[in-house]
This record gives sequence, structure tokens and C-alpha cells, in this order.
Amino acid sequence: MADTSGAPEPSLDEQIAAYQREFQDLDPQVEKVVSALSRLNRRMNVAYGRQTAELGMSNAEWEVLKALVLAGDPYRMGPGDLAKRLGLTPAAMTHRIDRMVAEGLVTRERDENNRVRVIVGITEEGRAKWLEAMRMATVFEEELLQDLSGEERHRLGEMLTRLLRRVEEAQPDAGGRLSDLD
Amino acid sequence: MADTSGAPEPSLDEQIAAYQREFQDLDPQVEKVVSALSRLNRRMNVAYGRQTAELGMSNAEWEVLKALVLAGDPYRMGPGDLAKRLGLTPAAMTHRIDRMVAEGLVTRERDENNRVRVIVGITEEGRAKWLEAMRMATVFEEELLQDLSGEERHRLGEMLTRLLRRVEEAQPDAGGRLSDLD
DNA sequence: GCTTCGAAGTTTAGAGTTGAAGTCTTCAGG
DNA sequence: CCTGAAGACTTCAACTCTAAACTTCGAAGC
Repeated sequence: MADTSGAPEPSLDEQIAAYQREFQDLDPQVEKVVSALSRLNRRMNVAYGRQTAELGMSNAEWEVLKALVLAGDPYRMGPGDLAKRLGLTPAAMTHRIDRMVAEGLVTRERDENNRVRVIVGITEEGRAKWLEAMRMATVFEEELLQDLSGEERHRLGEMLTRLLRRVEEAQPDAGGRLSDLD
Repeated sequence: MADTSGAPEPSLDEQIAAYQREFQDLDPQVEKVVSALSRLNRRMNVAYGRQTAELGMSNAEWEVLKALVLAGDPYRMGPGDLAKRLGLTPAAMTHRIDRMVAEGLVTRERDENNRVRVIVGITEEGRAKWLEAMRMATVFEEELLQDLSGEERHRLGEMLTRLLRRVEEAQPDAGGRLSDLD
């Protein structure tokens, strides 16, 4: 447990001032956007982590449930596809599924038609926990954005998707790893 | 045999449609902002990871160097403070410093005045690598924002800091964990 | 001075991940 | 059939992080 007491994180502006002090050719406006994005994301993950912990699971497990639900109708996927979707190795997926089967969140069976394949499905309990996590997440997200008008939300979403498009075409390979399935 | 390889990540809009299909009371505008933020951050970390790898280090090591440089003049900190700043446990910090000392990026010495304390400092090589990483990072960040006008950058930064302020007051405890020092 | 307490780091055990090697199944030739 | 190659997952060893126990030093009290 990281002891967060003391040594307060510098404010965004303090930090940007420090960057400018040590690295002259830095555009403070760019840095402000990038640093705010990074910090915001960190805080969001902390919030999600607390919520999933309340349901007795981890963010990692939540992401598997998300992938299965979002996959749609049969709500089943192979470990390999899940691994690609979450950006981790098949080995990690094997272990993660082991744990989740033990906890009753998902099922694992062999495909009858092709006995090499394995199929992971979501259980009733898994779906219920996903739903509850979604409820908590949307409450948090609405609070997060409460200071922005409808018009502002629209503009913010539009700008972010523009940035996303730009970086996605610069990184065509999905570049998995560091997951954080959204 | 549908070549399922790739299992391409669904586009943002596809994913939001999936969310709406499975969870009716969801505000698509909110979800768009949140998901774009999350994806953007993931892509940024991938980009930084490639750059630091080019310099023969990891993002984790880069973050230690950042903390030391941003700390200012003597460019030294104790492992405990570093750990707080990066949001990890003192134990993890001990190991990380071990590796970085072995790689010649930082130094570790005992404080003369108080022999319980340890002081971590940055080496010439460490500073040089930090500088080179900063150069690469700023090039990437400028490319990322190239589609936004100065006015748009300003508005984006302002909105993000507003969100950040909101979440920071909801999570007064710095909430370390999941570091990603910005 | 001696003892006790608190602070700062390190060590240890356990969870989760990666990359590489291994297993099992399917499919295409020969 | 039998063999070899490819695919899908699992197993194994090494690594990094967390939580908790431990060590050491410094500061008070008595």
C-alpha cells in the first residue's frame, strides 16, 4: 500500500513550471494538455479500482467481464481473442481465467467442434457484477463531468476523438499491452 | 474460415453502441469522453514505451529520472519520497533503485548526517537519457496535438484541468497506485 | 547512560505478468 | 494411414510489484 501521506504531488502548474525550468523548449500549453490527460486517467483508474474492490473483484477481472458483455450475443470468446482484446499475453489470460472460474465469474469449456479451442462464457454472477460495476461507473463519470455544459461535453468529446484518430493512424498496430480496456 | 487474427479493437463508436445495447441508461456523450480519454492515454503510454525502449530503459525507469529532475536543484531524493511521488511501495522502490544503480542511471548513498537515510541522485548518464527522452516525448506530443488550433488547445487544457480539479477534490488522498507520473 | 519508541529502508513471501518452451488437435500431403 | 506443419492453449522460469515482517539508527524519558 503506497503511503500517500506527505510529499504532496505538485500541482499541475507547479509541475509545468518545473519542466520549463529544466527543459527550455517546451510548449507549456501542450504539456498542460498531456499532463492533465495523464493525471485524469490515473484518478479515474483509482476510482474504478475502488468500485470494483467493493464488489470483491479487481479492475483486471472487470475488464474481462466487459469484453465478454460487449462481444454481444452468445457472450462467449476464446482465451486468445480475449487476450488480444485486453492487450495481454495468452499465458496471462490462462491464469486470469483460472482465477475467475474459481470465483464463479466465468465458465471455461472446450469447443465441441474443434477440441483445440476453449470457450469462455460469463456466468449469471459475472453478469450481475458487471452490471453493478457499470452502475457505479456511470455515476462516477457523470459526477466527473458535472461542471461541463452539454455544449462543452460535445466539444471535448470531439477534440479527444480527433486526437485519438491521429494517434491511431500513427500506431496502426493495436499496440496492446498497457491495457485499460475502456 | 474467417481469419479472426487481429481481433481488431472495435472503433470508439462501435463500442459505445455496444454499451448502449447492453446497458440502457448510459449517456453516450459522457461515455464518449471517458472512453476517448482512456484510449488516448493507453496509446500515449505505448508511444512513450517505445521511445524509452529505444534508449534502453523502461517507462518505470524514466519516471524515476523525471521525479529527480523535477525535484530541482540538488537533484536528490530519498527512496521513501520517491516512492510516494511515484505511487509505489518503498519495497518496490528499493528494487527499482537497485536496477537503476546497476545500469548507471542513479546513485545511492547513505546520508552522512542521519545514517538511516539514503539519498538517491541522478548520474550524468541518467540526466542525458532523461533529456533525450524529453526531446522525443515533446516531438510526439506536438504531433499528437497538431490538428488543434491554439485556441482549441487552450480550451481543451482548460476543460481537462477543470475535470482534474473536480476529481482531485473528490479523492483528496493522492491515491497513488497505478502511477504514470506525468 | 539505558531503554523504548518511531522513522527509514530492506528483506521475504506471494500474486500477476511476460516470453519461451511444451502439449494437444487439426489439416494437408505423400 | 502417416508424417509434418500450423494453431490454440498451457506450463515453466524469471521479473516486478504489494503487504508484512524485520533491521537499524536517532530521539526522548527516566
